[in-house]
This record gives sequence, C-alpha cells and structure tokens, in this order.
Amino acid sequence: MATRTAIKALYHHGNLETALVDAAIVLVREYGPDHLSLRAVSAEVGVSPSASYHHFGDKDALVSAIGNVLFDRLAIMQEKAIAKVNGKGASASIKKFEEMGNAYFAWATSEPNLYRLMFGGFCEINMDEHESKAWNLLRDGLDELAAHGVIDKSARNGGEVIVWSAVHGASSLAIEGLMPPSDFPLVLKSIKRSLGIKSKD
Amino acid sequence: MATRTAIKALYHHGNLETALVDAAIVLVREYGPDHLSLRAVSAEVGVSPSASYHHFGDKDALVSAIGNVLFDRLAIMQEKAIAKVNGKGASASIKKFEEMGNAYFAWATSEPNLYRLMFGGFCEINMDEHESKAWNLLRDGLDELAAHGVIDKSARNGGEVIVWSAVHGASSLAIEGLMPPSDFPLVLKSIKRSLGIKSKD
DNA sequence: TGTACATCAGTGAACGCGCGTTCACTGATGTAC
DNA sequence: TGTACATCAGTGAACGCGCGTTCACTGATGTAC
Repeated sequence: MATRTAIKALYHHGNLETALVDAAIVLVREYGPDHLSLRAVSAEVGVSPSASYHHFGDKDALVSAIGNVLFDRLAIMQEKAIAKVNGKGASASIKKFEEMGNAYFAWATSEPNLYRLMFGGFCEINMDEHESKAWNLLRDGLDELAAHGVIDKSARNGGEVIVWSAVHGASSLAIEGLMPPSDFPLVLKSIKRSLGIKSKD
Repeated sequence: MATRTAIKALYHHGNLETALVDAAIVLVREYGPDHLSLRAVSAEVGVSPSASYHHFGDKDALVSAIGNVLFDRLAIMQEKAIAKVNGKGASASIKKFEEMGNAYFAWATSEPNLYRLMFGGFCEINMDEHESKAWNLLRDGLDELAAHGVIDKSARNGGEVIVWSAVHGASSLAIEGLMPPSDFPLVLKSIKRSLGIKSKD
C-alpha cells in the first residue's frame, strides 16, 4: 500500500541513525566541522530536533559517529585503489603501495572539510575499530613489500608511523593551502626513498 | 600620578589590539579554536564586547591575527633551539636540523589547541609574511646541509615540502592520539634517511 | 601656559538569531493470547 | 484471525543561553593657537 509506506517513510523512519549521519556528512562537507548543528542535521532529514536524542546521547556522539564513518570511507577508497592494481610480484606491491598513498591524498584534498573533521580534534576516534582499519591497510602493504624483499627489516620497523606521518602531513598542508597539491609526488618519492625503495624515475 | 595611570589603564587601553590577541590565545589554548568567542575575549581583557570592533572588522579578523602570531611564536621557538647548537661544521648543521624538528614537534604537542587553530582551517594565514618565516628557516637549514655536502642537489630539491609534511603530519597525528609522541625520533630518522643523511645510531 | 576643539578609544544597551537539550506527549508497530 | 497492550520512535513547544554585530553615546587625549 502506497499510503502505508508513505506514512511509514514520514513517521517511523526506520533508518534515522544512518540518515542523520549521512545528512551530517553532507552539511560538514559543505560548511565545515565547526558550524555543524544538531538542529540543521535534523532539519535536513526532515525530523524534529529532539528525534536525534533517541539515537545519540548528545551532539558529540553524533560527531564521533561521523568521524568513524569517514575513516571507513577513506579506507574503502584505498582498498578500491589497491584492487585496481594487477599482478603479484615485487613491482605490483610497490604499485599498490603508491596507489594507496595517492588514493589517500586524493580523497583528503577533495574533501577538505571531512578531512578536517577527522583530524581536527572534533571527534573521538574509536581506535580499536577504525584506526586499525587504516592501520591494517598500511601494515599489510608494508608487510607485502617486505615479503617481496623490496624493503628490509630495519625499514619495515616503524614504517606505519613514518608513512602515515608524511602522507597525512602532505594532505593537511595541501588542504590548508600551504603546499601545492602537485608536490605530492615529491613526498611519495621521499617516502619510498626513506624506506629504501628505489624510484624508477 | 597613580590615579591617572589607573584610570588610563582602565579606560583608554593603549594596547587593546595586542591584549585581545593575547587573551584570545589564552582562551584557545584552554578551550580549543571552536569555542572561541569575541565576547569571552573582551571579557577576559575587561573591555566591552563592542570595543573589539575598533581593532578588528569581525571575529574572523581576530582569529587570523591569532594565527599569524602563533606562526611567529613557533618560528621563534625553532630559532631558539637552533641557536643553542654550537659549532659550525657538517655535524653542527645536522644537529641544527634535528633540533629544529624536535622544537617544532615539542611545541605542537605541548600546545595542541593552538596548533589546531593554525592548521585546522580556522584562519587565513598570511603566506607572504608568516609562512615564509617558517619556510625560510627550513630553507636555510636545508641550504646549510647542502653547503656542507651533507645532502646532495637531488635531495635538496623539494626538501622543504618533504620535511614539513613529515614533521607536521607526525605532530598532528600525535596530537590527535593516533601516534605515540615517543615515535617522533623514528620519523626524524626517516626524514634524514630520505634526504640521504646517515644516522649515527 | 591656557583654552577650544577635533579625534580617538572606549561604553552599554539592544537586535535578532540559532543553538543544545528537556519534557510531556502520541501515533505506529510488534507481540502474546 | 482478532484483540489488548507494551514498546518503540517519533512530535512540538519550551527553556535558557551565548553569540556576532550595530548604534548612539561619552570620556580621554592630543593639537593648534
């Protein structure tokens, strides 16, 4: 029954929690992490401001939920980029590693406001769940490089921190207009050099 | 005359602009860059909210002023750190370079809220004046390394972006609890490796 | 040195606004018999 | 299958608040003569 469904859609939402998070992401993307308000998010979804309180204890809880979703999305973008790389040898593992970095940087710079929310101290990030998703990608990538003998043990050790620092730093500086995005290849090359991966160019 | 001075101190401030910026920094340091309000800043100084408008066109102008002052302070900290290094040879230039990085990281992690204001998209940074102060320090440091033959031309090229990305990234990740501060030496070592500077340890 | 006056640097009341959060409520849904 | 009722997922009005900004104003200061 169309009426039934329409009423249901209007009244008992069914997916309010997800809808609120999605709407919040739309608003953050547009107006920035400061300037986010529960009332605006509720209005965007078409629900009363107080409805949110059935799903989130307070505004901070919503913001943290957003943060965790964004970490997921970023990781998914990276996974897609890796999946596009064909082959299995040492050079494929290098290519995957590069594409992971490129995907990260591309996502960050194309979504500056979302990236600011993630890393600007706005949200509590659930380390166990989401940091480790980003972290695991990086760890696996480095492990693969090590397994193919592309990097040695001493470079493997602490590689995650080294790589993430450089890529995150470049993303952040580019977003804030302190580094031209076109310089990212330089940063990527320096990361490879610091890990002992020879550049082809 | 004491009375005269007291009245003057109360009324015509003389240094309101500076006082507002200083008070704002105190408040940002404590409560974060979001949560800064012109009214709170004015109250902190002991002046009416509208007084600020004789010195700053709007809130954003004050925030940008803060940002520029903070970039200065950070650069000054680094200059102090460099100044403590004795000697003139190649190894002194390496030591200076390391201390510059350490000073940057130490300042950032000890003032997370100030650092967030600088790099969180809150303020317009006056590139010509202040970015170049940070930039010039880095440029000079790298030039000195090159002059002493510690790094070669290909490493010198683009060195600023590479170093700043890594150090800024590590600072930001540490502040957000995504990297233990004790890992910074690893990052510093990797920077040196990527520039071709041999680690002593 | 004293006075008149322009300018400077503040005051304080008021504006309209959007915010987070609360509360008593009610319509829709699911379940037990 | 039908009914009674508990629970779920919303409504909407209201709260008190702090905000950025404006405006007409006034006391203090500096300057010209």
